[in-house]
Amino acid sequence: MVSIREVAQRANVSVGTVSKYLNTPHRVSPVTSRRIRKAIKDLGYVRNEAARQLRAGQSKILAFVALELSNPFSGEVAQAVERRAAEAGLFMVLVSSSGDAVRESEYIEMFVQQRVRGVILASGSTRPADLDLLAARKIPTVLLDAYAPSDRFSSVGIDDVFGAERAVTHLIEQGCRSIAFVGGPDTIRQVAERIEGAQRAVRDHPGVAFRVIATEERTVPAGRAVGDAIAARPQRDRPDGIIAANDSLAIGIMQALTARPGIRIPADIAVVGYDDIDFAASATVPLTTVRRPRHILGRTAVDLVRDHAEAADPLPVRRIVIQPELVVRASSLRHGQDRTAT
Amino acid sequence: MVSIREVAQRANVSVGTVSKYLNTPHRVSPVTSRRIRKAIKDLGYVRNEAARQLRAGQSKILAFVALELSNPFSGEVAQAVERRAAEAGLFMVLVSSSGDAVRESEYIEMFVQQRVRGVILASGSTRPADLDLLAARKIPTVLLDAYAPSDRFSSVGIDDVFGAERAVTHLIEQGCRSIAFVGGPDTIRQVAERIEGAQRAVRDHPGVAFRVIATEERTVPAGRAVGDAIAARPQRDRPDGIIAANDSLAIGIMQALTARPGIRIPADIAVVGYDDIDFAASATVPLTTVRRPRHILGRTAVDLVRDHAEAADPLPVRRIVIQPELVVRASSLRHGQDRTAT
DNA sequence: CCGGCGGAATGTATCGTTTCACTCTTCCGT
DNA sequence: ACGGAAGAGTGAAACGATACATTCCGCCGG
Repeated sequence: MVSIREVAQRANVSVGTVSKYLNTPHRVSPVTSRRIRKAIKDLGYVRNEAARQLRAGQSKILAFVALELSNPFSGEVAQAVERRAAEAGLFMVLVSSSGDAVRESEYIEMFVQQRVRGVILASGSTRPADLDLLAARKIPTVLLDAYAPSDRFSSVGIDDVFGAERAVTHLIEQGCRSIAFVGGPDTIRQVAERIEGAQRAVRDHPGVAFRVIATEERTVPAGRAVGDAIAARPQRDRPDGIIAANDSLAIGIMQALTARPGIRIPADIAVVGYDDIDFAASATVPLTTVRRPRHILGRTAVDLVRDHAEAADPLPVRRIVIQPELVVRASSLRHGQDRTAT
Repeated sequence: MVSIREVAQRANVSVGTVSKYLNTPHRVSPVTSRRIRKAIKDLGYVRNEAARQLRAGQSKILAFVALELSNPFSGEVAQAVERRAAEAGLFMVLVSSSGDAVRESEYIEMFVQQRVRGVILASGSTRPADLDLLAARKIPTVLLDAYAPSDRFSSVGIDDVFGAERAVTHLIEQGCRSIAFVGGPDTIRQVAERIEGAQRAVRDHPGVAFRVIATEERTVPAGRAVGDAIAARPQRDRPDGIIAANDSLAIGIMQALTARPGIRIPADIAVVGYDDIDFAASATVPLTTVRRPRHILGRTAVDLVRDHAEAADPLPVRRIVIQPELVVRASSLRHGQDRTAT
């Protein structure tokens, strides 16, 4: 493996000069530069990042811990994070915990070992011990979208309690009297907050029943399973309004329900999703959903990390909350009024 | 920052012993182990991966270059890669090129600098210079799903020419006489192969017209735009069979088309997608599509990288090709026969 | 009582960069 | 002509962990 030493030798300069050329080229004379450039090319030299990092004490990696890659929403947030990170000369490293707290711990341990520049947590169920570790090592960390307010870490999130409350209020206004929330596990903050919002809306309207149908995953197939289970019940036992923890679930539920001849959406059961992924508008029945601005979320998180990383003294914790927007489509619209967007 | 030296000091042993404890604990006496463990805990010591790597010469990172994170298919392949990598004690680092070759070059340069254990390329448009670099440095590299056969790198892929040919043949059998392929850019191998397959099917059936409708992206909104454009044409100018480069596009197209009163799917226009993502079955009209086994793809790629990385001598290049499967659903089914799955 | 054995611990060179204090030129203004 | 500044290059000291040759020590068999 060819090192800077050999480059120096071949270019007839000292190691220090090659390093200077690599880092501050304008401080090296043109003649020497040319020689060094040639030597690098001839030898096929590539800088060893480990050594550089060892010296520098920190890396150029920005770690992003996502909940699930299969959900397009996560994917788009990740894409936004990556773009913004690249603009800042950082490299995003993406991992997904898939709800496995042990794996997530391992990843975080690894990030600490790598001395990453910052961490964005979007998994919603990080262990307290891991948070302690990040705080103790003073690694700039931002909670994205899925965390309870913290006085240790800055965060950017969506007011999901409000979003779910708004969505369920809408269902009730459409005439639903028996609401079901589908999703889980409620150890995931995103899920817990949405349940809470739904409950609030129900509490404000006496005479409306509410239940939670728990799932392990939040995918289309999981939604299908729930839909089938609901369809299998006697009619009086079915909810007439469903709010799902995300769009994937909602789409699966709708698919299973519409496959049954006796059930119409929204006439018999109205459905509301969460996220407004691209597929929501093109589902079996166009899906009413709570839109969350994914790009803003990602960009803001990166900016927060950078602010903390670049500050000389510890910055005060910042908390950014974005209000979501209800997008009404056919899956919940019984009377035809009140349309907000398509 | 606390280093191994301070741990040694506090535990009253030499640095060598601490290192031994860290790497081969069973070779350290229980008493000493206990002292070291305590010192590590008291000081909050975390191993510095950069230093370890500098010494070891290689990292535990497996790099995965994806095309686009917003597509659920990519997300699920990535998830499979991550799982398999974790089983092998490796950490997946995921980046997406978003079709930007310059960015991709930067990423690959970074991976080489990091001395990653291996690289999986799934972007479909890697520059030859980057491939040369990977080959020159002997970094175990596997081409995933989107590359022409190479005699330098092992690959695992799907026979997309066959898949597209099969899909278009199916459209023709359903009575389509004017086929359009929607997708692009054809610099992406995946796209180019599917166009080729479609053309083959058409060539075998005289009297069938074929055209390519190019797009920049392969997303739902891009599909909607194409759908609107097609709907805006006079009827005789519209294709009666569409094959899209992936499901996202197809779903967008269908959404735009079904919004027009004069167009029915599949009666007026039959549509076939590619990938069989979860959303395909729950689209406006359930989508006929070419299923690609995403988990096998991801797992196999990791295994190939490992084989190459662990081999003492350079391993011969291996090429694994998986046949895709046509899944027929309502979006293309005009006569009711020939259903394969739901 | 001694030689030898083996497990445990030690000390140090090494990996490839960057940084920084330093030397050596050159050139400018007075 | 001289002092001084600026520019270019040097060389060695880190950074933190690991590998390896070496030392230490207790014990056993002869």
